[in-house]
Amino acid sequence: MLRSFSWPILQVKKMVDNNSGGEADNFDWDTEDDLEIDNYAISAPSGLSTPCGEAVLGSAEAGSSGNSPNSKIIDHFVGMGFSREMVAKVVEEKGEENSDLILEALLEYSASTLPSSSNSKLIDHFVGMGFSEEMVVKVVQENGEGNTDSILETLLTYSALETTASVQQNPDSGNCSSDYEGSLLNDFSDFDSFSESEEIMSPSSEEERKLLHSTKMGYSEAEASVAMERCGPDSTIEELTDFICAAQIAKAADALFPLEDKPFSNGSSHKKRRNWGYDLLLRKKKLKLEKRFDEDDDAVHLPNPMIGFGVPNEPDQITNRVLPEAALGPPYFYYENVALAPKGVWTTISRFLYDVEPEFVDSKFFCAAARKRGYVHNLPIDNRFPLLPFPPRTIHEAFPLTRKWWPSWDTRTKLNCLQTCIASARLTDKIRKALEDSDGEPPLGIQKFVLEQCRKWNLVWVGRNKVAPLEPDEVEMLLGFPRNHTRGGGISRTDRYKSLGNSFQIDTVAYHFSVLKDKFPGGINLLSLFSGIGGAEVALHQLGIPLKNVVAVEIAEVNRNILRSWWEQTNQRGTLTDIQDVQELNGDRLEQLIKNFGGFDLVVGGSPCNNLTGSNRYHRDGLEGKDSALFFDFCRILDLVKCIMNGTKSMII
DNA sequence: CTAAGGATGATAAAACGA
DNA sequence: TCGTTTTATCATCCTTAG
Repeated sequence: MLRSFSWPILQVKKMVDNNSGGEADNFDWDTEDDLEIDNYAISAPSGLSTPCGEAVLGSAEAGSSGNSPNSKIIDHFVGMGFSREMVAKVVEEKGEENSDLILEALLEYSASTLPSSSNSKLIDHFVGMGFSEEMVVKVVQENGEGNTDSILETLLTYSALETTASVQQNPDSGNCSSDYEGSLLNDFSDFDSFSESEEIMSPSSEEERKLLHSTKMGYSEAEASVAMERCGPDSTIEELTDFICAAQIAKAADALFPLEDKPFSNGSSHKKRRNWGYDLLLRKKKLKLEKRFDEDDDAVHLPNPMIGFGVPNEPDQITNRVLPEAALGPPYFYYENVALAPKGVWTTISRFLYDVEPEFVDSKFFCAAARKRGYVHNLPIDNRFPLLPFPPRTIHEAFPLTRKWWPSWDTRTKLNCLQTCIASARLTDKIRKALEDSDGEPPLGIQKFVLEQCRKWNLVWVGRNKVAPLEPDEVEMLLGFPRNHTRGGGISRTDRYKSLGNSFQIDTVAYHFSVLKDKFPGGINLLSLFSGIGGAEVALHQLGIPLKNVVAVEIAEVNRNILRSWWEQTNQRGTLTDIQDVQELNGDRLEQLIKNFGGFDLVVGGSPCNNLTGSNRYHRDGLEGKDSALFFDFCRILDLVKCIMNGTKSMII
């Protein structure tokens, strides 16, 4: 019964409620949408769709149900700027089921056929940027279609001229900035796009079916949710479609004109110049918007110093805050991820976790290594206390034996973030040779290079001219784990680094958990999602909070083994249940677990960050990324726990 | 297992303009 | 001089190919 009243519906309802109040504070009008169209189009991520994305697409389909599916899909691609004939032909050839195939074929066709077709695509591209079609056609004719940069510059000049002139003077040629204003007004007024009840009534359990639906519409799930993200939760389907089409057209244009900037500039300046073009538009847009909004509500500003609500031995502690009603426990929850995530990610995380403000903390205030992380939790924040004794707080305290080898020009006192990989032997060898070539003080250039590499790879000095990456047990110590926590039992060295690099910093987390000690003298029941090597468990244990029942969900076998062997070595008296797959933790399973020991006191999770971190060069796809989308499983499970626990409580009462 | 491999966003510093 | 814009610097729970 409880399961059918599940999270996607709740979330959609919540968002509609939020915004029907007339407050636009969750909206993102003020940020670089145009730029982001570009970014998202290029990265083309795949992953889970947010529930709201599904819901809106679902409603759109219902709304256009008068059309046959075939004509709908044709309309869709025509809307993207392809000719109707071409689309019809391709749909007939490829079948209407696989829109990816269709899109590919269309792009191929238009690239290989007449220049006029690419011409129209180019025009669409600029129209998509907000210029009027007439102006674009004219400018493209003037400049030739080969040079998109000069087209863009000319367009910007023209539109700037027209902005200063009166709009009435030239009704035919359209006006870039007034187009913008018009579309913005439209955006603000168009809030009645779908009815709330429609969403509430729609079935939510058939998630896979919905994914199929949205992809049938021709959008990837990621595109749909990104569009939702960017356009706001209750924007019209037209806005969403526009957004996605713009992204796809941008992608298509990039595919058609990949080389044109290469002769006179490298890749990065190519990007800069394009951004410059977009920037002008954005500035105009921003100026207008700044009259409406005082601040950019969407931007999550990271505190400096990054001490969250406070850290030991620092002033500026905040000891009380007001949590939103929906966020209050039980259970307490604690969610963690990298602080420097792509734009908008923390806004989304916060929105999905009952609008709780994230607490950003750098673990350099707790140990000798930096670790900038955001934590969303509903724990009390007064009377926190740290784990004692304090771990070493500087590099020299942590590695006293290396002190004699440390050159005077390496002034680091803290290490950088501990990552999952270490420097290659070749690099440390290169550094040694570079230093040996110069006797005495090395030249500044060499110093700079060496320092750069030391910072990048967290190298420490272990001999004359000799730097080395940290050993796994040193990483364990810095992170606050017991020595040899990850050692042995069949785990490779590489895996140790990986598991440790993905873990909590114990002292930081323990400081936040310390408020639980008084509240649960008899011990707590813990649900630990993506538990890794058991950072939450170790932190609670070191605080002296007994662990009664722990349910740990972790995909990697090596990590489960580490947690279990720690559990046995520390003579825990509670029970440890480990679950491999987060999908296994459905309503039934949770209901059963909760019935067994009367509910969870704390739900902890740090979902994978590999699609969020800047270290990832290949798939920094944001929350929609394959792994980081598991965040939505955290939300799903937390919501289920809340529902079930409130349900059982009311039954008991 | 090893090595090679940029991109992004925040922040600080510098240049610019009135 | 101050406020704004441009440029430089820095840090980053990593993936892929071999």
